[in-house]
Amino acid sequence: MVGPTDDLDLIGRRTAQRACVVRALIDHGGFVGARALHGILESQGARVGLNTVYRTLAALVGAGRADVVRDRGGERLFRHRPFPEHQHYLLCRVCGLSTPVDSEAVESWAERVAEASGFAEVEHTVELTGLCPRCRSHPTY
Amino acid sequence: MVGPTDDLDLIGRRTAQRACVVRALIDHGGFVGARALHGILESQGARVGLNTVYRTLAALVGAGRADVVRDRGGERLFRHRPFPEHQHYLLCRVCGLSTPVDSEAVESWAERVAEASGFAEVEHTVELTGLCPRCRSHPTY
DNA sequence: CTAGTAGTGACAATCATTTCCATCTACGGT
DNA sequence: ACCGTAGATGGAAATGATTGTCACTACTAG
Ligand SMILES: [Mn+2]
Ligand SMILES: [Mn+2]
Ligand SMILES: [Zn+2]
Ligand SMILES: [Zn+2]
Repeated sequence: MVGPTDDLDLIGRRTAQRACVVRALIDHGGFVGARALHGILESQGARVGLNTVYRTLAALVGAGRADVVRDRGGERLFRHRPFPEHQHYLLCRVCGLSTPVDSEAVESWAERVAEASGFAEVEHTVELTGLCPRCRSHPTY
Repeated sequence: MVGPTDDLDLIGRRTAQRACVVRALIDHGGFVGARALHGILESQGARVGLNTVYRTLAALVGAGRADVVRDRGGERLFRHRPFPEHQHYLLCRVCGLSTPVDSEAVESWAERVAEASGFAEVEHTVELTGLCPRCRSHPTY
């Protein structure tokens, strides 16, 4: 396990704003959009520009310290990734709660398909979404 | 195999515009964006509003006659689906060429993960992208 | 401490998609 | 064939996420 400090080292200069963004992303735990994260920071009294939130998240993704998925509306949702390994998640469509899933089977499947295809530089995106037990009971307040 | 006629029956009234959109989508063969499809129609002299292109594609998706993926920029790409079965594709990031892939392994994997998770209404998106043999050789003209 | 460069943020721009709404038309009665 | 009308069209404006611009700020190497 690593902390926010390690993330900051990977993405350039250490600024108060980036520290806030990384801190908030880690605290949130699940997948969260840039605008929502910016809202959280505002409610904490942290003065960080939305643009900086976007840039910091992009930097984290580039450094392999965050994962990205697209929600139904096409918005990008980010989640901090404490470990360097490639991950896939099952996430709740309502609250963003996410749990890593064992993706051994898909990884090997994707590799097999890629080889048989004649295509080069094959990449894959795999996303599972559903309703978590908690949101499942709630009558969508 | 079914033709454009069958598609039109599924999505409401038969209008010249919808016929054009469905025809163009089928002729294109691979995945294509709404705007690009609209451009194709324009170059054919077909007077169809972009709005109608979007609506027709949405209707096809709703009727299960088209598949959707997101490209890297977040744009939605559509492909006509002649058969009713759920499909996954390997598609070229450059030209949009797509080939259905056998996804038996992922389907069962997704089902297994869903059951073990406690989540309800679990859905999945699986996309493979790469460079097709043709685009692979071309030096990105 | 200072220079120099990377980072910041208010604002404008972009881009795909949706919403509005006035107008049109396909089509099931008659 | 003729209506009436719900459904369809399309131009323009709105939306919403993301990126570009650029003057200003503040890390940090030396
Ligand atoms: Mn994977
Ligand atoms: Mn599937
Ligand atoms: Zn939930
Ligand atoms: Zn290609």
